[in-house]
Amino acid sequence: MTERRPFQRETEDRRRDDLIAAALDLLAEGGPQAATVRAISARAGVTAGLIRHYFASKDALMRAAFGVFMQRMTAQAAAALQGAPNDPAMRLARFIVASVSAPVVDALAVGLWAGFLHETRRDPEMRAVHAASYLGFRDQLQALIADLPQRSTALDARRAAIACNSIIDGLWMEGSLLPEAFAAGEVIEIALISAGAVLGVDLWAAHETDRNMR
Amino acid sequence: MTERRPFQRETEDRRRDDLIAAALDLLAEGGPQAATVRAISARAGVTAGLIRHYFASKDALMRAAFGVFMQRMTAQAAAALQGAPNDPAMRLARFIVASVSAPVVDALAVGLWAGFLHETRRDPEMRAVHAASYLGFRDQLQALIADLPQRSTALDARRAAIACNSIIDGLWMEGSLLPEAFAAGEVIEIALISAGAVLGVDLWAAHETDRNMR
DNA sequence: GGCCTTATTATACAATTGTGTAATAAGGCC
DNA sequence: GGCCTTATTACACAATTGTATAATAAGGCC
Repeated sequence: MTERRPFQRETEDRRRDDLIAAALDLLAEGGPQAATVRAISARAGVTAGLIRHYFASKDALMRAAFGVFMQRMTAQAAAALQGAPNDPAMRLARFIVASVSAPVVDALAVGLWAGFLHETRRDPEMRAVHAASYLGFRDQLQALIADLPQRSTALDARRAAIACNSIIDGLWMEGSLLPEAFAAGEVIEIALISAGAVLGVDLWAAHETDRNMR
Repeated sequence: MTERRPFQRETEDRRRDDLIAAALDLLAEGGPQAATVRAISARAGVTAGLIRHYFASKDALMRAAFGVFMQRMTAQAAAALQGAPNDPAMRLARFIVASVSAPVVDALAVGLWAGFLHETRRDPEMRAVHAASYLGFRDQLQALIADLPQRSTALDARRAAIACNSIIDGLWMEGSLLPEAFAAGEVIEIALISAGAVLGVDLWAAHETDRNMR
């Protein structure tokens, strides 16, 4: 009488990835309320029980998803330095550009970030992952700034890094929340000019030179 | 046999305010999951049913709470301009200082903001309130910048406002998330020096002068 | 001091949540 | 092609959610 739903067996990695992707999608779109086990499994094309077959609990799934999210957020900026020229200003410009470009900045990113915020505060493991990638990002930024041969002395390296990080974070927030309010490339331009002004270095020129060299 | 819990009658305003305050507290601390009708009413010292006596629904309560939150966030910056000197740089400095000071910036503010984000996206009424106060803030900022007699021409007024707003937003985020990472007044100093560098105006000096005049 | 309005509590209810367990069929292996 | 592992579905369950309704007592008014 009850005809069972047909299915295909998939590899463990594939199913985990699908479930994590579905969880991230739903959390980004509708917040924690929307990321229920049933919604996640439906989005992933499976039934609810399967989540507990691949993850010890829903929280474990969310932890895994958070790790993927954090990695996605920082990977782009780190990758931008690979194969970059030696000129410190160009390196910094590349780092900043990567930090305010897609997919770091898009309409769903800030939703995801907000959705994870409170879970991050609750769960010690997630808090550790978050702190590590956040401070890692700021340290990279500070190192790039310290390498600049001549920069404004209005702010020491630490405060300069905080200021640049704020510009990046603020533009990330605005660009993600109101993507339609910015023309193509405008966020990049504002980021480079602003950070350049704070540091007393023409990052926009460095960016242009770098781009023409490629 | 069942002895009813004793209670005192309160004014309508008092109860509404208490319920809104409880809702904001819980949302800030634990996100949407924590702000249940039972938790809110318990925090406010009443029973769950009373919420629906003062608000048409839980959503209506959250809408009211969001209005209070938005007002609290913008009121401080607006109030900073009342009785301010005429010098445009001093006025802008006051505005920025107020925007990165408590209670706008504190550990709970960003939690509240994150907690409201998705509800803001769902509810058209909340979205309207949010857009109005956000754009109102940026317009005020842009007007203050446009009043500056001589400023850097690297960015037009609109982009300069976006850049300054990003600095404020970014510092708000970092200062709220990691309040222990900053010394007293440090956020203010970074904000003024950074925004000043972007605009080519010494906002820090204006701030100091203004402070000594008072 | 008794009455009357209504603020407040108490209780019930259907819907939804995460989780636990049993049934089943998909597909690799021989 | 049949068997066997186990990935997958199906179902059940207690807890929690927002909401609806009825019972009750607080306290102002005469």
